[in-house]
Amino acid sequence: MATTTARDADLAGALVQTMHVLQDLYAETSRPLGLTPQQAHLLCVLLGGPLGMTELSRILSIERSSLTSMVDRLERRDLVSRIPNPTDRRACQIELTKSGLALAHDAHKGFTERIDAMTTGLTAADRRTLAATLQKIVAEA
Amino acid sequence: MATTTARDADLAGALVQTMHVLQDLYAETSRPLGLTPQQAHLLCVLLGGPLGMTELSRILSIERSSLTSMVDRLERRDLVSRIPNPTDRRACQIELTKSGLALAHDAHKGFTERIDAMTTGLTAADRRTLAATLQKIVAEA
DNA sequence: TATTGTTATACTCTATAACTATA
DNA sequence: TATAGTTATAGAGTATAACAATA
Repeated sequence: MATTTARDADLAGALVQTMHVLQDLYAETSRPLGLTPQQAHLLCVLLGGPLGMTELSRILSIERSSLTSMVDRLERRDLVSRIPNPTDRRACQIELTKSGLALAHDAHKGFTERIDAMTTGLTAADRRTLAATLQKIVAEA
Repeated sequence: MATTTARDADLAGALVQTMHVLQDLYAETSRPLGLTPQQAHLLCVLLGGPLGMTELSRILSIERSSLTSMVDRLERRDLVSRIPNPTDRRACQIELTKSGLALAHDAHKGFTERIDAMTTGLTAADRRTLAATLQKIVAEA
């Protein structure tokens, strides 16, 4: 029992450390693109297609009012645009502009390349196992 | 070759998603304790013992000037204190106060318990493998 | 001269509460 | 009434540049 607890503690610690390493990598990748990590996240989420404010705030785990100001800043820089929702005049859809799409692709590519570089020390089998295990965790969360 | 690329992309995506899940969990655990995620991180780092401003800023990956204001706020709440460094009068050591230590323990316990709950669906063998793989990644980063 | 830490400043992120317009 | 989104406000996180004190 004590052994199990110790093992679990190691896993939790390893996950937290990994999170911080990835946060740093995310920040370092975003910055040279002129983006904060939060802005990069938002743009990458929109790679999946336009979203309403409420849905986007849910995905990003922030309040709608916080999102309003983020979208304001990105819209001023012509990276996203608010397009009216034809079926609900209260709502709008947030959409990547042409330059926003290009930047989102750059960010996504940057993250992927850096993370791949970070996992070079693993075998192909280890990478497959890791991806499968993490996907299971994310799916349950 | 195309297959390898696809597998790597899956791994990077799984790692990024896991990071966001953990960030949310970290924020949700910190908030009821009256802490921001950054403050919780700082307090937990200090569980390892007092640190100087430069060293602490390096560990947290923030500028020293950013750390100054964070420490100011935590010191006002009596969670940390600046103690003089006897061998270098320019420097100080940041130390947990009694209440800061208690709060850091609460935060650490909260993270660990929630993460353990998140990995309940895995077998003990999967958890061991995952911890070992993540530790390898962190060690190389 | 180099390093430790702070100050001044500006911007971004975030939440809460109150609000408008539409459903 | 309920929902979509905004505004107003306040506090926290962050970086850059310039600075004081000490090494």
